[in-house]
Amino acid sequence: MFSNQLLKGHLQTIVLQLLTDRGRMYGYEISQAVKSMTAEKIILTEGALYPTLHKLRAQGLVRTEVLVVGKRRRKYYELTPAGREASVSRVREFFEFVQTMQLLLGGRGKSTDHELA
Amino acid sequence: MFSNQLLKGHLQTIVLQLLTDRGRMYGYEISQAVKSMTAEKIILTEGALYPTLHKLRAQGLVRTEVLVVGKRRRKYYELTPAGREASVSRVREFFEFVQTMQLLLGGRGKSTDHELA
DNA sequence: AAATATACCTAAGTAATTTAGGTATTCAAA
DNA sequence: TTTGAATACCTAAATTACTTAGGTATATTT
Repeated sequence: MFSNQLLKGHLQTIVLQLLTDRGRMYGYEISQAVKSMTAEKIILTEGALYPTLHKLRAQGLVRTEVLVVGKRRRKYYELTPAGREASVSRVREFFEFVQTMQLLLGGRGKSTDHELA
Repeated sequence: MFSNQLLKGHLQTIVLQLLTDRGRMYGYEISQAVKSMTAEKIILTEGALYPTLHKLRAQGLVRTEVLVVGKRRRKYYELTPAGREASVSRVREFFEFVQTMQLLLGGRGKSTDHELA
């Protein structure tokens, strides 16, 4: 549904926050979690998700561990200390961005209330 | 500040809403309005703004009129009926997107309250 | 047995930017 | 008075983050 242009630039933020919440996840698990948490309104395509995970790793924000369950190979991702910091700042930045957008779009309402109350 | 990746896909939405509010504006005026309304947190670069305006026109969402003030040429943009509809749906879509993101990012708070209360 | 789900991956194409130019007029400052 | 900044428009190449469209392989369901 929103898997189009709206998501641009927010994919890393989503992954970082999910890993903050759940500790350790593998790629497929992340895609399923996002799908179910958003009632399928956000779908992370594999072509977007895997390159994003690889990039987070290249940036030193996550580290990986491959586990073999049965004969299936799962690549688990976990935040590094730098990743934990990045997660906080990315999420904060998202909400700041939304608040700023509300100045333009006339967001009547109490704002997103992030880090404010 | 946010002029980077966060803005992706939201530029048309911003322009449409501004024209909804103010009726008729020219390009430079739009860029200045966005800058001052957001305390310079959102800067629309000219390389992004002008192609966006041309695209909105190609899509039939705005129409243009060139006025000459002194010897300066200003190209005014105004919403078409289709543009007025698009403006409403784009803004609504933005806030729906934000609400969906809050499901993932743990947006504590009362949501953006858009079209809800 | 075949289809679906799980689980990973890459590469070509696309779209919306940024960056970096270009032209021309008006106004303020040195 | 001329230089710089602001006003006002524009385009093109490069960048970036996606989508689309493949590929491999195992496990489960029909």
